[in-house]
Amino acid sequence: MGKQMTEMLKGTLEGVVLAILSARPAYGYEITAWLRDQGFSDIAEGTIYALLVRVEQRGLVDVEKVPSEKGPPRKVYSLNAQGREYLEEFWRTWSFLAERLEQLRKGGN
Amino acid sequence: MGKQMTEMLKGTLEGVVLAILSARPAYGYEITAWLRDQGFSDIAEGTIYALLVRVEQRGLVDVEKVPSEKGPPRKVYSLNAQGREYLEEFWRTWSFLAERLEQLRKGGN
DNA sequence: ACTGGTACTTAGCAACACCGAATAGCTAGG
DNA sequence: CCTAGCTATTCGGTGTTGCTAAGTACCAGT
Repeated sequence: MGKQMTEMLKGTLEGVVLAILSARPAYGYEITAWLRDQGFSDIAEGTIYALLVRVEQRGLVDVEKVPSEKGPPRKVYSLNAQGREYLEEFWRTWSFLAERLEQLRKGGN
Repeated sequence: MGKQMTEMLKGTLEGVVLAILSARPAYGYEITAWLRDQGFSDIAEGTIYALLVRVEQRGLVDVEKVPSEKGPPRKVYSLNAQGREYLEEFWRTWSFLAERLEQLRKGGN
């Protein structure tokens, strides 16, 4: 989409991915494809992988290597207890921000 | 609030400030104080000033130096035509993101 | 003179998303 | 066989952004 989206994704993309993982385990390629489907047309391939490495190192997700029929083995990520906590915190932060922005949109015009 | 908020503000803070300016001209110190009032308790002093310099250099705002009774002169910023366009684009980007996130919050749990 | 509130500036830092290229496994077509 | 193409992940370097921390400057009241 553009630069605005790129900047806006900082901080939220992580929440998006964790939210996806809270529904079901998934692997990088799958997540990227799903996001593109949802209209995040310009999310770079590498971005999701880097993000997944980050959340893994923070201990928010568990990883399992699963062989694939169609290529190299997949790294399947699933949200653990700590990740769920973190996700809740993310939603609180998001809610706060979203409320202020909606207020601004109404009032400020 | 925390690190999540810091990251989430990237990309949105700019829109917030422009939205404020779309309602009325304002200067940095005033904007910072107002934001703190609204609950953005930890927005750093310097952050807003740097942001204002940026949007000025991009030609989104006009500036006027106005003497203050209580200190050094104020730099009063007002949104210009280009800034309004940019703000609209911001709202579109924001809407897109907010919709996806709300959907995720409902579905993904 | 000194303190405290107002108002802005600057330099250096950390985190994040992007870009481009590389690596690696598997399948199907020529 | 081997090349092309899809699947799947990794890595190094870049630009933007907000934070930290310090500094400058102006004025009022004590």
